[in-house]
Amino acid sequence: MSKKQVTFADIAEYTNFSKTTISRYFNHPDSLTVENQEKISQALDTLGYKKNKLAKVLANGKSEFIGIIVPNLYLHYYSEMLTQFLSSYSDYHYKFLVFASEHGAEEEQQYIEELLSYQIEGLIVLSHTLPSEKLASYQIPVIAIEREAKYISSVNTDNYMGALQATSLLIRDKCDILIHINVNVNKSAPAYDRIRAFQATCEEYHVPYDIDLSVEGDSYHEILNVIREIFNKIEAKYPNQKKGIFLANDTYANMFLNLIFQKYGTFPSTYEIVGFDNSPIASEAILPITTIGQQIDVIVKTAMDLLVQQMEEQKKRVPKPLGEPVHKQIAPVLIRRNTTK
Amino acid sequence: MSKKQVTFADIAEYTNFSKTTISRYFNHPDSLTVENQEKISQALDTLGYKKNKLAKVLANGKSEFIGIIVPNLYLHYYSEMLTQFLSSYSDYHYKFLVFASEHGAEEEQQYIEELLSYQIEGLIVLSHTLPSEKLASYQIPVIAIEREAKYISSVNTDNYMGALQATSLLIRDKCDILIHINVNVNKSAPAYDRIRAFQATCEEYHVPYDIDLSVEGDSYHEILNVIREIFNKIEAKYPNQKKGIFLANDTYANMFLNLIFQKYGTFPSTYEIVGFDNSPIASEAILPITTIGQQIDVIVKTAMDLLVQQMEEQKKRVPKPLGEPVHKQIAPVLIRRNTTK
DNA sequence: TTGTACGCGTTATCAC
DNA sequence: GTGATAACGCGTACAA
Repeated sequence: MSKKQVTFADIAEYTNFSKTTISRYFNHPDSLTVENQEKISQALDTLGYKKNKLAKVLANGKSEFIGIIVPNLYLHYYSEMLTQFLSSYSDYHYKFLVFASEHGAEEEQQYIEELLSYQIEGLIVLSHTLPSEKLASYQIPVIAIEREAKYISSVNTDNYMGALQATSLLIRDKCDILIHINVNVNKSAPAYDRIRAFQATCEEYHVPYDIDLSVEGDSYHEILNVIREIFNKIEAKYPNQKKGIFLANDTYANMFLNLIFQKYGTFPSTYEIVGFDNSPIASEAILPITTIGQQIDVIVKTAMDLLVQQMEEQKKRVPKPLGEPVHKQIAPVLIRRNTTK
Repeated sequence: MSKKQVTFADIAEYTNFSKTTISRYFNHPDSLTVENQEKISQALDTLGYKKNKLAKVLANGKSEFIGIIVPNLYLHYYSEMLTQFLSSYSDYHYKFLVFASEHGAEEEQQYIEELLSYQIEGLIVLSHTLPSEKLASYQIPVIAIEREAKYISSVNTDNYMGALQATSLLIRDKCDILIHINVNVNKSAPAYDRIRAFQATCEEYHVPYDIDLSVEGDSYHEILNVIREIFNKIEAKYPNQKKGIFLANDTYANMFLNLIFQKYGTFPSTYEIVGFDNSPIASEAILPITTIGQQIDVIVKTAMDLLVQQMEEQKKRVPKPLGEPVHKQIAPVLIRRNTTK
């Protein structure tokens, strides 16, 4: 900042070309003679030119910015998503402006305005505070991930298929009673399909089942206490039966597994456990946990392809007005480890 | 993008003011009559004005961007750092441009150039591929976190104090033999102090000790295998002594704990374990693990204060030339849980 | 209190 | 193949 930046004007003066030619050197180098390219290249070095992308954006309107709003990065699921998006840079060359928002709708709206003021070309939303109708009103390509998305495009894990795989496995392994443990999922959330699939599959195969949606709490310990209660209830209610437990995520599954292990000092054959997400804890647990793995890399690639396509459309002279939302589902994969079979 | 943006010119025309007055409305509202403020405010609404921060930056040079380079977000330590930085937005109003870089120096340099081209005012570096001398050469405020930082300012956990606390605890608890397990840390890395402190404390109190720096591997399973070997070695070498194990991080500590638990079905009184980081796994383990908690929130606040101060200096008409690097250390806290006492 | 004129660094249009 | 010139949207002397 101390000395002024070196600009095209400086290069132009130094090389006796015009600013236009310098610009062309960067954007249409073929239209210069190789000789002159070399001249300019030299000048750039000796003058120590550093490009200013902001000026470029102001001039041509293409910011190459994508806004992304996550609830937090504390949960591995979100941080893994963000990692994948960030590393998509090498393929797509879009930069990400990231906001973490957990404090309600006003905050999130404010963040979106801020993002828009930086001329973002698209938006990726993993948070769930703003209804999709509101998001759609911003008139900019938006991709929702694993959230309500009636009015905007979305990419989700095929939650139904995931829960179906988990449930089928437990049935194949001849569990006497199947139990699904979850929070009280909102019916509009994609994850609600896990409950639907569990129930439908159990009924289809005429297997006794239980669904416990009583999990809640803001801290690890609060949740652990709830899981403990559920565990005790199950122990009391189904003492001698083989219990197949399908939990909403690997964190819950790990808690449940720990409770079992602490009581028995081992993993008894009267239990099978399946988690969801394939987060690190599933591998790090006292016994590696069988889980349904979300293909986050595929989800991210799909989201980026979709978003890029919509953003390209918006750059045309006569952009179509953001047609019907597109909804994609990504198949999860069953990862069999040591808490089943 | 379809219709052109509403600009100050449009507002000016509509309100019969000049562009300057509109600008002042935003930047020095006091210099307008309340009456005229109201007029402009109305116009903004009816015309649907949306601000363009990029244009503002181009005009006044203050981008309010901070670049941040992390190795990855897969490790909880980094994602927690990023979360804290992102949430510092509400206090400092700097936006973060994030790159994840694990593929060597060229990539990282390229990212820095990109960041520079967006006129970032400061840079935060958590990766360790580029030497601090190189980073210093960019002539922009840089804060290093938990990495080599000879030529740039830095904020680190007081690793020495952390390891001292861990070691002292194990000594107080009357362990017969103390063992530190770690990777072969580079001597220039701040984390090397953990090894130094462990050794110094053991010697000061004349307690027998062992240091095993053989941990390595790129995947969970590779590392686990190394830890297993170490575990077996320790079991054979110190069968009846009380062993105090201090591990480089909670992931290793959890592995070690699992191996113990799998062998004994419980946590025998011949072991004590202390980890480092206070990452989630320390709470989620089969037995909550005693650990040294890094105060990431304090680290981040310290880093931001330092960076902001340096950035403010750079904005002055005659900025000082980025004086001597400042190095801050943040005290960690001992978190006693169930693997000690 | 308000306005004029120009600068920020780059791209786009049209000419030659 | 190259060059004027006018945008892009906003800030800021300087003047009134």
